[in-house]
Amino acid sequence: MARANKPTESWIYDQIFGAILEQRLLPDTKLTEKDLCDVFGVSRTIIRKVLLRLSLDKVVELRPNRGAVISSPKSDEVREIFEARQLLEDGIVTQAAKKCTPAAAAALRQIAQREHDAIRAGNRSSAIRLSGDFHLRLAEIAGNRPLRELLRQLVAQTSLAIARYVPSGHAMCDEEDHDRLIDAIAARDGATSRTIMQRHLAECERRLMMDTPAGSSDLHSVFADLGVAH
Amino acid sequence: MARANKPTESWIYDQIFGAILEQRLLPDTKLTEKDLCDVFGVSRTIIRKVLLRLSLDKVVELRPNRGAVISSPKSDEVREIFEARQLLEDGIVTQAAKKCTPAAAAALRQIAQREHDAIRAGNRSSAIRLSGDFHLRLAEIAGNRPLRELLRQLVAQTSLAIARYVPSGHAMCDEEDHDRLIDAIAARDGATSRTIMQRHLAECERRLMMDTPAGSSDLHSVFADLGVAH
DNA sequence: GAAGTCAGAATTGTATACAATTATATTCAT
DNA sequence: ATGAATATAATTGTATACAATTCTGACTTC
Repeated sequence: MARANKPTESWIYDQIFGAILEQRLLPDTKLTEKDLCDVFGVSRTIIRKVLLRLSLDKVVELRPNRGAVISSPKSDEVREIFEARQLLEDGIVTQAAKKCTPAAAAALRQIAQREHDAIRAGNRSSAIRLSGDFHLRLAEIAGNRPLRELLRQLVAQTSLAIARYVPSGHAMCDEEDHDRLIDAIAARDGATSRTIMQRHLAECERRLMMDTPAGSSDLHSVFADLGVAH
Repeated sequence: MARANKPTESWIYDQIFGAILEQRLLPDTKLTEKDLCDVFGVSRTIIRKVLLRLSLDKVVELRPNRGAVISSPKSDEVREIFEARQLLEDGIVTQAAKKCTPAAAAALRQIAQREHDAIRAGNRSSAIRLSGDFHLRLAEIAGNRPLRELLRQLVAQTSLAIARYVPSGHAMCDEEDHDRLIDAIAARDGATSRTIMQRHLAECERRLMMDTPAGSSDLHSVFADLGVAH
């Protein structure tokens, strides 16, 4: 489908952010401004704004004079991401259990169903995106915009962490967790919801770190304890 | 002090962000690109990057084709800001109580002391900035960067909310709260720390909303219930 | 053959020109 | 005078030109 009229800045942003969520763009991929200009048919002015926004989301790293690459979260960053998610989503799920309407629950079930379908179909990109959508939908139900915005960034960074550390065959999350969570939230059972979410995230982080190779491809972290002044 | 060499983008960002924290830039102030270029002696390219960053922090509102203004948080946004801070700072203070070293406690006490001095001297700008610095320092001790970054934005938005709603004579926070918090954290008493923080923020929000005039200067909220299609 | 050097190509950083839009002032009719 | 219509100025949005920096690869030296 050819796009005759120019794409907007936010549309381009969504395309790239979406490609990161779906792991079609992998960590350390170089994002050359010229290439992006050609792909999207806009000038560097627009592309640079998009790259700046993505870098503030911490999904792109902007290296001065050396261009943009897709972020590759270090293991200590992954720890912080999950620590932050534990806190955030504990609060979110508590609020969601309070405010969940039948319509909201139905929307959650639909996302979970589509996630199951994607896994059955072996569609890893869709599955990982829908998993993120599920968590984000909870934040929507909870109704706090600053928390939802941070979670949006953390979900994308989680996707990058999985792409970096987890072999592509391995399952990331227990498929049933989301279903159990919906049941608890729809029942307005805040305590159970929190427990499920807490275990869900802990298990996700455990699998991530389990698959993390002892050796790292990042020389900075390998030689971090040399104590050499820069 | 004349600046012969050009200021960097991040320095300009810090100047404007700092001015917002210190309430030297007030809500609804128009930020004309040309004026900022003249003030800082750089081209619009740089200023526009700074304005984009500030808008993503939600301290500046970028209105398409109509320029940038300092944000003026609506009352429902203020509610969300404090709800988010309650959750965030509960987690932060819990971690800080675990990780607080004597050096970290001393740094906290120094900030609190300078805050007391500023209040004694009637220096409102310094006082409000130091109050924010105190909360941010706690996040530093807690050691989680995503949470610290969100708190940094929320503290700045809180400053804007106070500027908008609280008459300049009124005290915002109980001066002693920070001291009591330091005592509890230095004693590694997480439970007490959380209680103090929870009450501290609740009291701050209460005073904010108490002073909020019934009538608003924002026509959109005044006429929100007209049901006119846009 | 490995490491160092340097020219040329490619890429990024900044300023500026021009287009599009909005804001302000002026004119004119009532 | 008031209000509409219009011209003019000011401001913002985008593309592009040029400068600064980094990357690449041929060439040299040991």
